[in-house]
Amino acid sequence: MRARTDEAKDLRRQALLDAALDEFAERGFAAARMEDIARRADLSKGTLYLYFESKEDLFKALVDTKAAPRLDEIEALVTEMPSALEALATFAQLAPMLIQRSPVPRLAKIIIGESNQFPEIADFYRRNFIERGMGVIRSVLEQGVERGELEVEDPALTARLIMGPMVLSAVWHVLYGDKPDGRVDLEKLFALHARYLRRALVKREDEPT
Amino acid sequence: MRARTDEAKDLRRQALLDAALDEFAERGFAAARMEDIARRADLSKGTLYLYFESKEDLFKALVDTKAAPRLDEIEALVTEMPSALEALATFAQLAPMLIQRSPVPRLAKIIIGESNQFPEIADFYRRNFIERGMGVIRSVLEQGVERGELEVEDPALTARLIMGPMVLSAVWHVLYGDKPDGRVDLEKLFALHARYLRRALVKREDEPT
Amino acid sequence: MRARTDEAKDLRRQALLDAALDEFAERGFAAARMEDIARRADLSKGTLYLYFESKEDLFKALVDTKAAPRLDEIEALVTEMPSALEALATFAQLAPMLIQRSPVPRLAKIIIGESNQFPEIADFYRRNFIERGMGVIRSVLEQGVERGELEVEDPALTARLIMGPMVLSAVWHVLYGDKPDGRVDLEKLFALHARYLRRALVKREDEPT
Amino acid sequence: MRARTDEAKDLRRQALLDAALDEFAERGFAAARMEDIARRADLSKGTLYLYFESKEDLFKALVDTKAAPRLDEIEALVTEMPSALEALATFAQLAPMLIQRSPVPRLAKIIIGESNQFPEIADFYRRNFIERGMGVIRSVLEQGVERGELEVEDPALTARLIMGPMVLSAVWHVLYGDKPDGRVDLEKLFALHARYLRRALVKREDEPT
DNA sequence: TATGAATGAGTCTTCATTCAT
DNA sequence: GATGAATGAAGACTCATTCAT
Repeated sequence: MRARTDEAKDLRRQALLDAALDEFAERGFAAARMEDIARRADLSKGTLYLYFESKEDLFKALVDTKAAPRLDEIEALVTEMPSALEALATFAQLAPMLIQRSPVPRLAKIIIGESNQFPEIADFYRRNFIERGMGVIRSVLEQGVERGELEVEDPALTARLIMGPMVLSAVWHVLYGDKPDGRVDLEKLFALHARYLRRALVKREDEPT
Repeated sequence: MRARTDEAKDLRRQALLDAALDEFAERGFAAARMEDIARRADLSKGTLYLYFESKEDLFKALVDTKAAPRLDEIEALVTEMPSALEALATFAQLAPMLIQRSPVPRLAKIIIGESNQFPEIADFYRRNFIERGMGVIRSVLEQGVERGELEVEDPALTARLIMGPMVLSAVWHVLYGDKPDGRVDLEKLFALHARYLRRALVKREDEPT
Repeated sequence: MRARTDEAKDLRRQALLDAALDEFAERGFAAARMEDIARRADLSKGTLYLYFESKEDLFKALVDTKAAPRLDEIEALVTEMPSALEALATFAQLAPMLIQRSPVPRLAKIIIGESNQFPEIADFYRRNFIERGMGVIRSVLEQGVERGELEVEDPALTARLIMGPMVLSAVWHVLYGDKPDGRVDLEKLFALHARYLRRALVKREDEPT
Repeated sequence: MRARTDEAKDLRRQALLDAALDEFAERGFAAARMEDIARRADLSKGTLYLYFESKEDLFKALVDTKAAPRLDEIEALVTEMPSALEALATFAQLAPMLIQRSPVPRLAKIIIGESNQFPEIADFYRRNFIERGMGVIRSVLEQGVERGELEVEDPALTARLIMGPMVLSAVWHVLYGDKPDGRVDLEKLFALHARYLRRALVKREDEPT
């Protein structure tokens, strides 16, 4: 069947990108085979080359397409929160979904593996995803401090610490998510995280830093 | 010069393993070239095959050799601590060194990239390194609770949260450690982490969980 | 030109098998180069691997395809003969063709050379070709004895003796067939053989065994 | 241990040639490994190169040494026979030993396999062994004819026919000699052969050719 | 002399990419 | 537009040969 309309083409393109995400995540960039990607999208090798010039081109298109997902939405959602504590709680609620349902962890895995082959992609990902995420957290913290809600020594480093369990969980999920003894209750984990953050960051009278 | 004694051979073997660590970390298992590994150790391709039967054999030897480094020492050190807080502080002191000076982060990067090609290695690493690390933290926490020092809801999940910044920092270090704007002051980061942990976990009278 | 239909593919496959027969016969299995085989069939190395998974696979396909040639026809032809003498004469007529025109001698040469690498192939060849041939001769002899035509002490051993000149001639042909001083008049040779067989095997009244 | 005397050197040389015969016969020239040959002679690879310049040199030395065995003795023995029939009977007696105990069949196997790589060796073998053998038989036949003992149409072709079962048996022996169902009673076979030859070749009054 | 560590040319095999159909 | 047959560059691995010890 042929894709004549633009929508049909976009559909094929998307199917190929999805297939590429799967194959690259499973095998890594070097070991993934173009034929397998095409087959996974129910297309032929030749057709793949109608949509992407080369393996590298496909890889970069993949990162471009998937790397900046609903981050905007999350950003908006969190920024609108009336209090920093609520914002952190929202984070805790969103994290499991982001890890279990979005392509982000698999993409991160690929990028980690190929960071030396494609340093500009690793940089792009850092700036547009991780540092942006840390920036959001940091501004939440800074707002909390301004409002006298929180007590935070170094908002940038603190944001980094807060991201830690997310990265660990993302890596864990792509590596062991499908093993029977690798499952972790992420809802519980991030709820606990939120409670600890409250205990650690909320301003108190009785105890000096 | 030729390696005739067993010590000289061990030296060559080590040199090859070091070279392999570098190449695998830089390019990933599939993209690394045996000849490059040999050259990096100032040996020829053929010599490499005198020491390792195949690329896969070399990879597995690499994991076997480098995967369980001074973890024993750390374990002993931490277990001997008189109080849980001191143990966590010791962790905070050791973490930067482990991340910046040991081969663990680079090894972790390789294993993340190849987890689907070598699931048994990913499992080995999980059990012998990550879960072991989390286990140590957990027993520290449990001792702290027993002594009435700490207040911990779920020691296993808490240990996982505590590992988070370590994993993030390790990944960050291998990906961006050599970039000018990628440097992070790990001493400061983990000192801060230790302080937050104290605030979050130390038992208080005045505030219910 | 590209082989798109099944027939065209079969043609390529045949061409590759023919080329393989030539190269293996000339150099032996180990010394034959896959690229040379492909080139001899006017194809590239890569294309050869579209048709055969490996060198060994190609070798086995070669034996499967060429090893049991018109043996069925010969068997039928000989079995239908009204008398044993005629059957032996027919043999004598067919032998030169089998040696000079069929792939059997070259195939035998390859199999002799590789009998230790591929003992199952040597066994296959023995059972499906040599012992089958000897079996036909033997049954001819036994029929001749039953009919009172021949006097044969040990039909199995006698069949083996009768095969002797065929094997010698086959080996000779592949080794020296193209040398000026290596040519042998096979028609004459096997006609003479048939006459000797008549003298040796035909029942006589005047002379006891 | 070092071979200082000439005899000791000759011993090493012989051991290497024996080992080479075994390895070349088992694997063929291309697939045989110099290291395996050395090891089979309980020597090191380096030592092998003290005795033979190269693999090819070793191969040629092997043929030179083993190709012309006790053929002289056989030749003398047979030539001295008072009658052609006795000479043929002697042949029948010697054949099994030549096939089962001498290196000739294994050597023949190697030479068959490598005839295209080393055509000069195949030629050498033909002239110095096969044609010489056939020549002896032929002169026996011619003497028999002169003496009125035998009736032979074409002594050269007849000699070739007589050699047939020897070649078949030699090939059979190296290919299947060690298989349980590959054993043949060579004494019986060649005794039978001798009887058939007598019936076929002895001059008779009663029957015209 | 004897050894076996070291080398690198040579071969099998894979797979990104091209292109005839 | 779509296909998959064809290609050949590239990389793992082997092994004859060399040479330091």
